[in-house]
Amino acid sequence: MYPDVYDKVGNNEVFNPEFIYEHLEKPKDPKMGRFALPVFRFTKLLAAKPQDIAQAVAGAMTIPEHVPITVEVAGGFINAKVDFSALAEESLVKILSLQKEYGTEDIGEGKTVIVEYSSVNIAKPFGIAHLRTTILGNSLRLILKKLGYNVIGMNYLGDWGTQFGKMIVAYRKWGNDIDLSDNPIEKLLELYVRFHEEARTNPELDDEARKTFKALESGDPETVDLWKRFKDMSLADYLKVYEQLGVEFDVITGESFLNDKMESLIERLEKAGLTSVSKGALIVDLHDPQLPPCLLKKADGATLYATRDIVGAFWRWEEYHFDEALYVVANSQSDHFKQVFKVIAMLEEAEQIPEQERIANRLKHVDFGWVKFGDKTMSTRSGNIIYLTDVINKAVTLARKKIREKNPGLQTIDKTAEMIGIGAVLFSQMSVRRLKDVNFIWEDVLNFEGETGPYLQYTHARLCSLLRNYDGEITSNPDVSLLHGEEEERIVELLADFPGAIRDAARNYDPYFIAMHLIKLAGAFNRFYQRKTPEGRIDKIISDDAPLTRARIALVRAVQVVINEGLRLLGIKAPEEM
RNA sequence: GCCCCCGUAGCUCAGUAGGAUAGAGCAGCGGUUUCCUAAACCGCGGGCCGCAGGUUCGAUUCCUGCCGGGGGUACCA
Repeated sequence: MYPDVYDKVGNNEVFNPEFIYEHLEKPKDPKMGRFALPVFRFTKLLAAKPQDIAQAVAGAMTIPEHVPITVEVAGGFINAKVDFSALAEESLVKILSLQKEYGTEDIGEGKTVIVEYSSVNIAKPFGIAHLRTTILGNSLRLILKKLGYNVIGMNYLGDWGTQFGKMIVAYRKWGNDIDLSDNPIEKLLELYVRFHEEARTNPELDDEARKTFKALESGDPETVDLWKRFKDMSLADYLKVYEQLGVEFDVITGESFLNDKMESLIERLEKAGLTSVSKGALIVDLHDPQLPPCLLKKADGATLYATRDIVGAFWRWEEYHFDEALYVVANSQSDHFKQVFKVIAMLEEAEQIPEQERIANRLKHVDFGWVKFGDKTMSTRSGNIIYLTDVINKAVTLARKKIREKNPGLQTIDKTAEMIGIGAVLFSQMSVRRLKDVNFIWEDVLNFEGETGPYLQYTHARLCSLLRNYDGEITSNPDVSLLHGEEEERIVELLADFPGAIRDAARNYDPYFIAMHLIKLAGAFNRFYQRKTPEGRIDKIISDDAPLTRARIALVRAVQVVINEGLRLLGIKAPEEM
């Protein structure tokens, strides 16, 4: 084709299959095809205009008969369309036979991943600040399982630390006569807020709190007893919330669990010569101008959460021998994790641990942006928080009201309202890329229209309704030649791309990719559902034309399977009616 | 001061291994139901992609600086 530059071209392996494969992209507009090869990058090499190259290459291509693609040139792009019926045939048959196993893969087989998420702080109310880690982590766990990983979903409770010193001091000072049997968390919160108010004018309280935590750490029975009471009461409360949200864990543990493992780690670090004492505190100097030293022990000898995270990482390794450990924690803690990971790397280096047993580069902070509320930052200390239960209750109540308006005959109103209200809340946290700060806007979270969870659920219910109304059998090898509209093509493409969306979500540690894929699919289906004939009538899916109806119902079934499975991966329930 | 994240339509956000006229949803306005669930669908208006340079055939995307918002910055987590 280009004999004068053949050597150069050959040397650069331009136009060999792998090279081309790597440069393929997806056209901006799906109508232009499934694959595109921009040839601008070769203009210099070939000393020709992009359009000419594209023309020449496309003209020289011979496509074997069994390969169902057609090639078009558009400016400097070579676009390849996959023959619709081949694509439809392949993906529909696959979906209809595999059902919910469609998109399941084994790329994670034999690999263990720990996903730490939620990790609420005991004795504090479940606020919307914890919503994101809980929802993101729960979905990530499901997504990674789908790809064949051995996943351990871990709730690492914040049940240790100076805050408990504060709580216990507050309780002893002002709370002894409070009845904690009813709504304990709220009462504990009041104490906690009061502590911070009073500590502003009375700094001695902070000292007292530190002392009390130290007593807890060294096992003072009376203090431990109180701590345990607080912990049990709060955990019981959280479990109810998790149940309501449909969030599950494989392991629930907490920082306190590591208490007796601290000393041996600190000894290891000391032995490795990494520690030093600064201003009375035991630290590891990270020799990094960007990072402050990592504190292991305060001047009073009590540990800090960095110490516990370091110990925890090693404990997780011994217990699970993970290939990867994810920490789904807000990005405000990114320095903390950098410090923790660095200390671990330094220790492994100093101890000359064999490469394959090192964990430092298996640890990954999956960070996400803040949940903001108006112009105020939410914080437990100021008492300025939105309770998750309030959010859920409002959403469910609103859902119930809508059902009464729109579908009063529905048998399971309460159950369905719960699915929808919670679906709205869950989706609101996954419809934005995880690093973005999200504003908590009541109006948006309680919106059931547009790009929302209820929209997906509604579409699913609509699909199920069609399947109920169809009295024939659902074929698993439909005559795809009958599905020839623009809408059908778009639906099939999105169905075919669903497994890719799952992989994108896993690669980016972000369920967002699945959420948006489902929105597109639901939109494509709803357009198909409401398409009109040239005469202006609805082009119904179920009609007198039996073969056509059979083919369309097969498509409906495939969409329903994918939306159902996609919602499951997001942790959202898919109602059959609503 | 230093470090990290963010800055795209009135609002909330996509567009991120650099690519084809910058896309959705919400809000606004106007349509669609003798009804396979209108929580839907169609149309309209709406943009110096924070600003200024640089690299490139090509920059919303990469680099540098500045501006604006958020977070972090050793004895909280």
